[in-house]
Amino acid sequence: MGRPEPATETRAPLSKELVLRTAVALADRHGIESLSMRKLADELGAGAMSLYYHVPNKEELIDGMVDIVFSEIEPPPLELDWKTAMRRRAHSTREVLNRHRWAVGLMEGRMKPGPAGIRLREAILGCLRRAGFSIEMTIQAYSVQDAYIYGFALQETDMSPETADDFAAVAEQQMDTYTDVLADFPNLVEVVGGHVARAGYDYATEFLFGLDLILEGLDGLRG
Amino acid sequence: MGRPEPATETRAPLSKELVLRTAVALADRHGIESLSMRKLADELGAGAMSLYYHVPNKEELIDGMVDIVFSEIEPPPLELDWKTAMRRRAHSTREVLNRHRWAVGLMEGRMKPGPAGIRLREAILGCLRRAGFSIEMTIQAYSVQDAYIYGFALQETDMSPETADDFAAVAEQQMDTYTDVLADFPNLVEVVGGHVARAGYDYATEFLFGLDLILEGLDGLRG
DNA sequence: ACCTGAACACCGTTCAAGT
DNA sequence: ACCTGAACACCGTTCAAGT
Repeated sequence: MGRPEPATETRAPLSKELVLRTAVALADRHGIESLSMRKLADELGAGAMSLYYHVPNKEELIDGMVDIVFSEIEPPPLELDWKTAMRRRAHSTREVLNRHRWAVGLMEGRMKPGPAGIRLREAILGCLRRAGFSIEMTIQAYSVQDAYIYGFALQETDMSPETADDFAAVAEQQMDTYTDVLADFPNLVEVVGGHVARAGYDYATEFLFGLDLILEGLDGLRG
Repeated sequence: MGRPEPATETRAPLSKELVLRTAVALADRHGIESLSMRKLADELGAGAMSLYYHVPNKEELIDGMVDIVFSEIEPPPLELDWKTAMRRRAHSTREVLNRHRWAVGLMEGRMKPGPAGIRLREAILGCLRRAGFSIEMTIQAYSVQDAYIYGFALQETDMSPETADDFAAVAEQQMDTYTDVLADFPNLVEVVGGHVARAGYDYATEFLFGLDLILEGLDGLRG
């Protein structure tokens, strides 16, 4: 597992930065359920308890990991019109969340937003206010967009098994389970059988469709 | 904790039903992170290992719990026009998810959908097809709505601390942390300070706003 | 300042066994 | 058919101690 440090070589000294970045990498590779303080320390070539010098506990470790994810999201560029700017940050969010699938359910929930999360929030609110939305409408517009973006990411993450093998296994098993009652679910058969199962199902296009539906709807509500 | 069974009284016999329903109640009360096989068995007055006769493992326990949640969601009523029917099921979903906050992140992800989840899916697809949407548009329309509904529930669950004390603590702490740099976040100050912090912030209204934005947008795209 | 091992109170699950 | 305790391989975290 990992690469065990040769005892002769001195290990890179720990730091909050290094601990967090390694934790993110580990979660990217193996998912967050399998991320333990002990394995993380191991990956760093350190004793399990060394982590606690740099991070108070696992909860705040995850807070820090989430803020790293926030820092990778491109804020709405100032020079673009509001819809294009929002599309850009939406796409960037989706892309980043696909790189860090473990983070999807955790972005909104942290009670302690980090600096990157705060900065992004500020940039988005500013973009909407400058576009002419009232304070009340800015809140609404922000809320719909984020609900959609994070909800879509949740679907996408959850519905795409990690490996092709997983996918085949799941598909086959569902067939087994429901084959005898398929007649009761004509619409499911029509939709799943006819379209979703096609390999070319394109999440990016689907994401854009819903996003533009929302952005166009909002455009009429500016002051 | 709970009510320890008096040794004289014979305990209700276990069953998959009872195990699942007790697990849901426990998760409702204490969150899903604190739900362990051992505590669940304890609550049932049984030994920890008794559960494994009724449920193969924790993963499938949770699958079963999620399907109970699905079973509580009202499907789109057949006799209503499509938008009203969809609004009904959307509200029902939000309400059920507020009763079972632990479930929000788990509804879409389970690789083994249960019967209730399947039935609900079928009903929604049927409603959209009857409304005149093409197969392709049905998929899109379904996807936008669910992304929004589950994304909104995610925000709402995550942003509402369990207790008023939690809320106060978080608010105060955020103030402490960012007071010195508040000048850098004028839009955040304006929006949070001016509106969101007001006690009367109404999630139901906000939910409806975004939902109708989407439904109206979709209405123009029927065949 | 930075790192550590032993110990504690937990987990999920296997297994061989009891009624 | 239904339930069980002991045991195994894990967890996060406290504490007192090492350099």
